[in-house]
Amino acid sequence: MAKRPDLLPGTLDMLILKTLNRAPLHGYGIALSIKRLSDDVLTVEEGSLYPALQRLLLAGWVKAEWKQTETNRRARYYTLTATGRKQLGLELSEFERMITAIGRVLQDA
Amino acid sequence: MAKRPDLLPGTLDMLILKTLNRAPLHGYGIALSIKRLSDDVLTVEEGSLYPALQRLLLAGWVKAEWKQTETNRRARYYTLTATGRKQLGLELSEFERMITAIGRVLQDA
DNA sequence: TCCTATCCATAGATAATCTATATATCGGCC
DNA sequence: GGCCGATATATAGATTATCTATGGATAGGA
Repeated sequence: MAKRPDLLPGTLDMLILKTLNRAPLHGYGIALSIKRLSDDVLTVEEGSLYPALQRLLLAGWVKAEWKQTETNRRARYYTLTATGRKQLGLELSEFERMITAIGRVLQDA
Repeated sequence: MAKRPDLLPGTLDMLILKTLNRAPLHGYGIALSIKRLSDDVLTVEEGSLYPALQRLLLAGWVKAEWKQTETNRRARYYTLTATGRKQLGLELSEFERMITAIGRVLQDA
């Protein structure tokens, strides 16, 4: 019963920042968005998500605001800050760099 | 001074197995091979490498044998086992799956 | 009224990696 | 002869990120 990881470690912050770059969203919505866009391959557990959002807040990459959802529920909406957008750019290019490098190692040539 | 990780967490075992799938090699040689193939992007620290090799040994994915190198030094050569080859296949396809999923989340569409 | 989906959050365990250190030998150079 | 860089293995300890397991609360539909 080979247990599959829910996501690639080290990529969660990037995925969250990218999701928020599309539009401000609350935690639960971020998790749903990632799950759906990835065709259920990536699952963000609450125990990973909320600590991650705390990290991002502390780093100043996102800001948070309590609001009502369209379905009339209270939720904490996160918005990307200017430095957050910059950080997203950094993480995207670093990820690209890593993936390219791994691809070279995995090549058979 | 944004500290760059030496590699993507969760990919080390796969990189080692892939390297050994080309030819048996000793630890130091594995690290060098990965570093060179990746154009110095991926660096496998000793403190990551040797524990990883212990994991792989314990799992039965590799076997080890003390030998002399071409330069006449003693070194422990690791060889992929049959289950190791199978495991490599699993890890490659799981990695592919993850990367594809992440790619979908990162798309702008 | 009950159930499911929506929403937040934390504690504790686990796993993987990095930093730092220790040891040893070979070969080349001064 | 002595030093140094590259080769080679290994472990302890810290750090970080993730997962498991909870807990609580509310809206809306059956």
